[in-house]
Amino acid sequence: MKALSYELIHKDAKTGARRGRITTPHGTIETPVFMPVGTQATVKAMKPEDVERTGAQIILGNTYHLYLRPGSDIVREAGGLHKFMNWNKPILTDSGGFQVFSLGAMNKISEEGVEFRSHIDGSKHMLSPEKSIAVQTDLGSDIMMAFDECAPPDSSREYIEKSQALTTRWLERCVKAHKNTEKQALFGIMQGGFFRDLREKSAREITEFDLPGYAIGGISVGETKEEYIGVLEYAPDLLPEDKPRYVMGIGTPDYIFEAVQRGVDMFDCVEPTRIARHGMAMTSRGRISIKNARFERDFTPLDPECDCYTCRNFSRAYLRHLFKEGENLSNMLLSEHNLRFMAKTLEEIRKAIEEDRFLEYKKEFYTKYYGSPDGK
RNA sequence: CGGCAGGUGGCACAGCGGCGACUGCAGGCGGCUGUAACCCGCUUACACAGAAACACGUAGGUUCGAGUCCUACCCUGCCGA
Repeated sequence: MKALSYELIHKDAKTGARRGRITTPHGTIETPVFMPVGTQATVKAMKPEDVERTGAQIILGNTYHLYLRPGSDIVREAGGLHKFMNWNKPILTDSGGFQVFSLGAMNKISEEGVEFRSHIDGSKHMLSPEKSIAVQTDLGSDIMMAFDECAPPDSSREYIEKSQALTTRWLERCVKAHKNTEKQALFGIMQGGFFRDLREKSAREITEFDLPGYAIGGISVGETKEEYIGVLEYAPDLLPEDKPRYVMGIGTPDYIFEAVQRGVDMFDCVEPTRIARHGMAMTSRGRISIKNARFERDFTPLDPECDCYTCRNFSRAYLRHLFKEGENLSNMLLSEHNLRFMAKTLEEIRKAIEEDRFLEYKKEFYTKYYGSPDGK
């Protein structure tokens, strides 16, 4: 028996958007889906039950961070990540590949793997495909990601060529190291930067392994929106239709709509929770900064159209007050609201796809959220 | 009443002869993309190098030049009658 299966339920009549369902050992996931990020075995500022009531179906955890602290052996002894953090729905773990990029200045990449300087104390640690899989096995996630190199967007073609080839060789080692295929699924990651032929090469190579799902990595790392969409125009089609497709690291509504439209099923991003902690709320009429003086005496909810706990109980003036005072409750309430906003938007997207009106819904959303039908 | 210390943007402080005055906080605005992020950035007059401007308690004085030195006064704090 396999750890994961994907069922394609319906394809939008006019676009590549697809409505699907992923089944994992910890339950099913309706797609397209947005996955909140809980790097250190917690979605920051939120209790698992709060995350759950936003409608979140699956969350992320992180190999690199949990390996450093508390140590994946401790998570294993606790009974796995689900038990450790009390989240009983599916979990996807990132492999540490993104930290190759985000902590780039402190790393050394070799054929063997990546030597990290811990961002906590500067100590040296080696993360290799085998090590990453071993850690993710300890964590017990439903979906583990292959250890890849997420290269910077301004890398040369020569660099991306080498990086993409290395990612394939690392994938082969990940597949070999991955034993418990009936409990945890392993997803491969496409690289290749912004070069179409390299993306095609990457797709050919990684799909050889016949994995239960594939991700498109190396985008949403600081490139322009045009470059991002450029890759999206062809990349999803290079991946099998009967497997879930995942674009890693996207969280703004426009990036998600563009990806869904081209046949992508899964997304994750720190954006909604991070901007919440920084005083920004996503609303049906666009983003608002709760810090703004204009909300000082605004006793209406963040978003009158929202059904979340925060909007049902608190005013903008109160949330502004909490934020200005640095109260923890501000982070909690804004995070919950933003996650609810994301979950609800994806609910609407799924419904629209089922009814073959994805583009209409996209236009409607853009008009309200961005103030124009094309979002600019 | 006497002694001592001190008065610099909203607050707290730096500077101790070249200041169109440092820094932090507060205030205002913005940014966050597989989380080194309850973080980071910008801003706090107009104008622009002019016999112009100014957050250095007030008024005089010394000096080419004073937030900086001197005198008086006002105010605050501590100590002593």
